[in-house]
Formats: sequence, C-alpha cells, structure tokens
Amino acid sequence: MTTLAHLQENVAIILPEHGLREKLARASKENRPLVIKLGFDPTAPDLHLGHAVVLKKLRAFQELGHQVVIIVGNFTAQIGDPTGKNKSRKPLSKEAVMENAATYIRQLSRIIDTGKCRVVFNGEWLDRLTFNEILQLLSKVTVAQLLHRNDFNKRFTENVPIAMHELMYPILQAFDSVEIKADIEMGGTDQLFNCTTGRHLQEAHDLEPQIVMCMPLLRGLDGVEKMSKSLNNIIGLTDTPEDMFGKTMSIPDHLITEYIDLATDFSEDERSALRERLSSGENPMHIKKLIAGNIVRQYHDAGSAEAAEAFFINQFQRKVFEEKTFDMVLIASLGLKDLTVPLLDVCHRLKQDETRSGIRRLIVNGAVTLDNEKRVDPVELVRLKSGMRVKIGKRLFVELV
RNA sequence: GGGCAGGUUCCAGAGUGGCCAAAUGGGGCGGACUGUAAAUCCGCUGUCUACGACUUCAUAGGUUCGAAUCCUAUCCUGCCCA
Repeated sequence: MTTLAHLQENVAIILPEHGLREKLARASKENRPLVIKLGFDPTAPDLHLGHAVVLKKLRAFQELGHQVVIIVGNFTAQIGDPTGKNKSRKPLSKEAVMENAATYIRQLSRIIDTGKCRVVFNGEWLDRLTFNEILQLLSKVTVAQLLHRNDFNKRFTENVPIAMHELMYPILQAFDSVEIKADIEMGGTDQLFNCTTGRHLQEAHDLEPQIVMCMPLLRGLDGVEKMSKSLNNIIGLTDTPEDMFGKTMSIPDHLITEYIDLATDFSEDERSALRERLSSGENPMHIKKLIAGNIVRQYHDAGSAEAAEAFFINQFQRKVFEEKTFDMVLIASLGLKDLTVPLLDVCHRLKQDETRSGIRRLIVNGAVTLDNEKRVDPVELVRLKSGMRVKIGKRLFVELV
C-alpha cells in the first residue's frame, strides 16, 4: 500500500480531494513536517474507540515524522461545541482545565506519541482578541454559511433556540487553525463544518488553507448513535479488559463490519478474511470474539485478551452458577450492624450507585439471587455468612467473606 | 417596544381544580428466550424509615377544603409586527 493510500484509508471525507498528495509533496520538497491539528474541549475527558479512529490516523502521520499539535480548547469550552447536543456549558475553573488536559493527554498516549506533540491552549490567543479583531473575524463568515451547518439548520427550522455565542464556536475553532498554521485538521465527520471554516479563515488571512480529513463516526453499543460518553454507549480506552471484551460482544451484529474496519488493527488480508467468514454465514458471535480479542490486545495485551475471553465465556455464556467468578467482599466492610439483615440492605451495600428504591425494584423484579436462588422479598431477613454468593442483575457477582 | 404561543418527570409529549407521582411513545433497567446479537413476550422506571409518608409539573407569592391545572409578579423560549 502506498503512503498516500495508507493515509487515506478509511477516511470518510477529504477536502480538497487531491490536497493531501500536494501537501505531502510540498512538505517533502521544503523538508518540513506538516502541522496536523487536533482540538479538544477540556470537559471531562473519557476517550473511547470513537476517538481512537481519529487518533490512529493521527499516529500514521506522526510515524511519518509530521508534527501533531494538540489544541486544548480552554476558551472554546466555555461555549461548548454545539455539534449534536445543544447544552450550553459552564465555564471550567483553571484547575479543572489543567487536570482534564492532563488526563486527556495521558489517554492520548495510549495511541499517539504525546512526547512528540505540541500542546497549546487556545485561550492563549482567543482571550487576547480585541473586539475589533473579533468583528474582523465575524465579517468573514455569513449567516447563510452558518445555517448550512446541519445542526444549526435543524435547530433553526425546528425553532430550537440558538444562542449567538454558539454561532461563534466554529469561527473560533477555525481561528485556531490560522493561529497554528495548520496544514491538516483531523476530526470526525461531525467536524466537517468547523474544519472547512478553518480553511476559509486561513485563506482570509493569506495562509494556505488546511486539508480537512474527517474520519467516520464509530457507532456505539446501541448500534445507532455515534459513540459518545453522554449517550452512555462507549467502549472506553481505559475500560478493563473484561469490560472491553464484553461490551464488544454486545454490539449488534450489523455493526460488525464497521468495527472490523474502524476498531481493530487487523491487516487488510485478515479483515477481508473475516468479512468473508461473516458473509458465508458463520455465527457472527465467533467473529465478534475475534474483534473483541483484537481490541483488548490493542489497549491492554495479549494475555489480558485471552483472560478476558475466558472470563466472558465462563461468566456469560456458560450457565453454571457455581463456577462463575465472584468478587470477594468482606462482610465487615459492608458497615452492617448485624449479620441478620433485610435483603434490601445487603444489596444496597453491594450496589451503592443505585437508590434504595431502585434496589427494591431489582429485587421485586427477580434480579437478585442468593446462592443461585431467586429472592424477591426486599424485607426478607437473610443471615450473612462467609461463602454466600450474591448475584444482582446481569453483571454483579459477589461472594461474601 | 407591541401581539400571539409556550416552559410537565431521562427525552418526546398528554393532562387545564380532586379519580395525578401525573396518559402514551421512546430510552433505560430487570425477567424469560438467546450468541451479554437481533426479534419477541412480561414487569419496573421520583424518593423514603414503604399497604403509608414526603418532594416534584420554569420561579416566587396568592385564591381554594384541595392546584401541574385558577390569579398576580418574575425569569426563559419561539413566532409575527416594529
């Protein structure tokens, strides 16, 4: 595969179409690395496989010696990217920004070489703009252009409020490209508008416009929406091997080919082999196991991948209760006064993220099992003893000790 | 600035004095089935010291035996006019 083909693999949108070839040629002639821009908002950062799609592409550039510039949008975060969801965000404290940036970069380092990245904060230049300069910027973009953007257009036609400052978001993000003289801006396809606005602004500032490269949006566990923390459908880069494996197994079958292409690092041959097996009618579960194993291997290691698969098979596929893996929990650590307590209390101690009402419902609905016997009475008194095995819902297995 | 419409539980969206913790759908959760897939069926979906109590229908007051529903003020949004 040629370098160009490699760089363009899986890319959903590239503008202008042949721009990348020219950029690469120019860079090598001038003997300089290309500046590749990646921006993020320092709101609670939890990177997932969807981000990884973009990051892997970034890594490909990095491996060729190009310069990745990470822009921490500490200024733009105050607005919040109106893409998709439309909630205005609260300003973050400076400490929170720094801390989030640090976690973000720590997670990035799982995929790209952060040691070689330049990290900048866009407050550095955006904070300093005078009103005059802002007006200059605004004069470069028309309302019609902004309304072209899908989410604005949609909200506008549906009479959903759009605050003026939200309209600024793409423009400010675009100005970042001017500031760092980006050669290429990467993002998901949902970033298309923001990125092309970068091109416009660069041209208006007599800079060579950046190439826009948008990666497809990986869909999340629900099989419909893009992977996104707020939709609670992510496979996180920092998930445990078991979770990664299990979550991958739970994706709907129609997502399999998408995951083969975007989430695994199989070779081209291996991929087509998998697709072949899938279309020949093999049980999709087998293919998913291979995908899941591959994913775990990428973010953990081969040993964890094997263990995760074994865990999955035993925990969820085989039906033998006695042989499942139970998390050990000290009875003493539950903070109960007595060893004979209502079932509700025990379960609540074991699953504290749930309200007592929620636990009560779980019990009544038959989600709770004591030593493999269903218990449906929340006030039933149970005598706790070492070795007692409690199962709550599909995933919580606990052995008291 | 004027006129009109509106702000309901995770979302959409009913409800216009008591039968309302609030229809219906979606989502989520749980159970059955299964491949932690899809489809299907059933149940749950404000909180709690739980056959009762408490807090919710933009906010603050008020009328009433009783309000999400009526009145007043305030805040917010959309549309139209200027």
